[in-house]
Amino acid sequence: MPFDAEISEFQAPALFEGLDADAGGIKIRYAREEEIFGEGEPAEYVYQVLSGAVRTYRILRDGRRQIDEFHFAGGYFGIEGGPDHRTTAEAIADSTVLVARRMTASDLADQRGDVARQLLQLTMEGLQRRQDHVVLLGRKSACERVASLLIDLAERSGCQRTLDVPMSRQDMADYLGLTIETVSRTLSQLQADGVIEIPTTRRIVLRDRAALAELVE
Amino acid sequence: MPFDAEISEFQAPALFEGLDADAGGIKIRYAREEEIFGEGEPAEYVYQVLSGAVRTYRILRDGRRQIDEFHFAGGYFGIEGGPDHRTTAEAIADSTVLVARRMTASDLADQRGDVARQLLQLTMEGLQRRQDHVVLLGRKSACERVASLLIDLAERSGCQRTLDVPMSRQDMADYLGLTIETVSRTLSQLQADGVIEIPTTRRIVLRDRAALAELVE
DNA sequence: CGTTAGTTTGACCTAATTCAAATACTGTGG
DNA sequence: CCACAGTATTTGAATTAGGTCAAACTAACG
Repeated sequence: MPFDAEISEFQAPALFEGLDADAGGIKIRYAREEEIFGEGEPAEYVYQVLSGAVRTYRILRDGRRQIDEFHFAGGYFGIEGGPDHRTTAEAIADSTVLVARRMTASDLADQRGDVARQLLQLTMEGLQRRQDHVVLLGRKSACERVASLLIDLAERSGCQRTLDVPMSRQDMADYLGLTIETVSRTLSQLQADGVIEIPTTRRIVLRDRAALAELVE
Repeated sequence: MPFDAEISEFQAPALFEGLDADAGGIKIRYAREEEIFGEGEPAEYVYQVLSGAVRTYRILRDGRRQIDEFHFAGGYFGIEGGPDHRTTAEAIADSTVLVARRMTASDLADQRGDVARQLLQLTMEGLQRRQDHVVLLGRKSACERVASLLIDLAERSGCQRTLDVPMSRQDMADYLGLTIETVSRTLSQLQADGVIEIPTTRRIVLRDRAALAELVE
């Protein structure tokens, strides 16, 4: 596992020198499906996706999985309030990840104010995304959920019309609180309606963004 | 509306003088069902429940409501990352709320580090609660959702065996992503199973906490 | 007390799930 | 480069958890 193999070399002093990816931390490559950290493990490091994609999720006793978030290039993950990771993180595709030792609360107090502010900003954004996720899961139909995900993916990829989705249908289902069959059927229906086009499994073209946006709520 | 009537008197300098409720801000009373702030309004103030209970929620175009969070005595709400409130806040019961002018990012930078750290701590806790909420809505059955809420309410009221629930069945349903009828039926079933007792509508006794905890996932 | 709103219960319905099978990918070795 | 094995996805049929509609019941309040 690359994590164990390389991490000992690392002694970055601050959270990426003020959460700026170029400065602190070391790069680690993870293969598709490889675990980056596990739920319950001590949260000693923080992470930023440099390339590829990462999922964080939780598992219930009987195996039900809920994906908490998808993380793409530029996104941070593994930042925790408490001592331990509350989710498991895995690479969805082959990925490069920047890893830095987490700052303690006292480190943070000593630090320049803008680092703390950036961390707060990041946490606030995470909170907002979970609030949106709660509305999606609590009150939206299957079709609205799928449409919401597609719009979100498009926005996060700089409003591309053609999405290269790195995740499987199972990943989508476990993010959307649906089954794989429902996700598949919904995508097929959206294609039949001319709203999207699915040239290959992992590629989705948004043909009618307005119609999709209408479906979002 | 008490908000408009009294808010002009107020000039607290910092977020409750370091988020400490005794110092900054002014107390405002809200009647049951009264709005405290609305979604989309500028987030000029931050709030702490002193007594009573508050719900924050979002509404979809067609009226579907998703309650984001219940706030009880001691809890903070209305703290936003952006310029506007992303939820509507209403008093569930007659409530007293401490209201303070929000700090700007630059205020925060000038401030002692422990204020910023407390705000970060608060935001992290909020994030964690939404993560739990996402798992509940995405992957738990109606029965598990209701049990989770009861356990959460019990823990937040200092592990009382008897819960005085201030919220209506509709509030519970809109928090749990269910309908009022399903909540009612589920509570009735839990009572029939001897797990809880419902002496009055707004009072629930947890007779078998272990059984309830088993249901949580 | 009577009125109104909130809650519970019943009967029926449907969106999404489950189970099952067909089809389409992906990667690998020959 | 192709054939094959294994996996992922799609589609179909049947089932069900939870929703909807409707009515009875209960509690709160002037």
